Amino acid sequence: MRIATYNVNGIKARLPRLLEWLEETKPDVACLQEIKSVTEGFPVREVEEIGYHCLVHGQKAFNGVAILSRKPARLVMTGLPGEDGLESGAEDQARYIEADYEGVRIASIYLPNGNPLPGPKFDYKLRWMERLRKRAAELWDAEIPAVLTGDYNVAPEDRDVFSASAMAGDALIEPESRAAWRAILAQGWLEALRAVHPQDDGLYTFWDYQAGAWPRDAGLRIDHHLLSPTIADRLMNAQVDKEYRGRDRASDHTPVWIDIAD
DNA sequence: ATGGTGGAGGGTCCA
Repeated sequence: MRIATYNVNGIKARLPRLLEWLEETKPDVACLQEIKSVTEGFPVREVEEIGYHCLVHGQKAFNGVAILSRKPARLVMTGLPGEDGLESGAEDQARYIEADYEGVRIASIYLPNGNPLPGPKFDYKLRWMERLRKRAAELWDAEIPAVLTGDYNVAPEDRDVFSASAMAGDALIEPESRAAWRAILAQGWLEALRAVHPQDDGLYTFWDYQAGAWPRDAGLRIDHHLLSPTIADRLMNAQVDKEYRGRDRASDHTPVWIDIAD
């Protein structure tokens, strides 16, 4: 079974890229982030026409996540538990959706970027990561086979960025962000792409639109799959679908997938 | 010269 993640950066602009990627690589499950659409605006008909079911958690203009699957998946939750203290009437950001598919709990995650730093956006990132850590602990303690995948907006190590000095002071490599990432991993989750490619540097999943980042290969590795133990035991392969970043009207992220034994 | 580009949506924000 192939489980992929793809930050599409706007479903309306990216629909042709999404459809061709699904048809060419045929993932069983595709976790999407940054659909930048309300739930009702997601192109369900076009996606269903090529053989995928849709679970969508959207909001206007920003964020938004989805889980597409070959067979119907069962929605477990939208939104992470927690975040008491939201101002009255404020709504949480659409960054988390969790579903069951073929005996695997799958979450599509769009973790806050957190820039600029310091400030309220970075504070929100750290609070959100703590909520994610708690949700991950619940799944872990219940021994639910799980894949937590998406855009974590954290490059775990300096070798996961094209230049740590160029990125100095950025929320994606900030020590507090990395510590919060490690606090989740410390529960025991396996980071699949790094596990399959332990020695590979220059293994990136995102290249900024600006400053010629793609032609310079000035990328970051920020899209990840975290696997619970019984899924980790079934991990066969993991890879970055790099070529999609180079296509016309590409997202600034490229898809990443894992294959687990059926 | 505090840049550069892209998406969504509406008279700018987010990344």
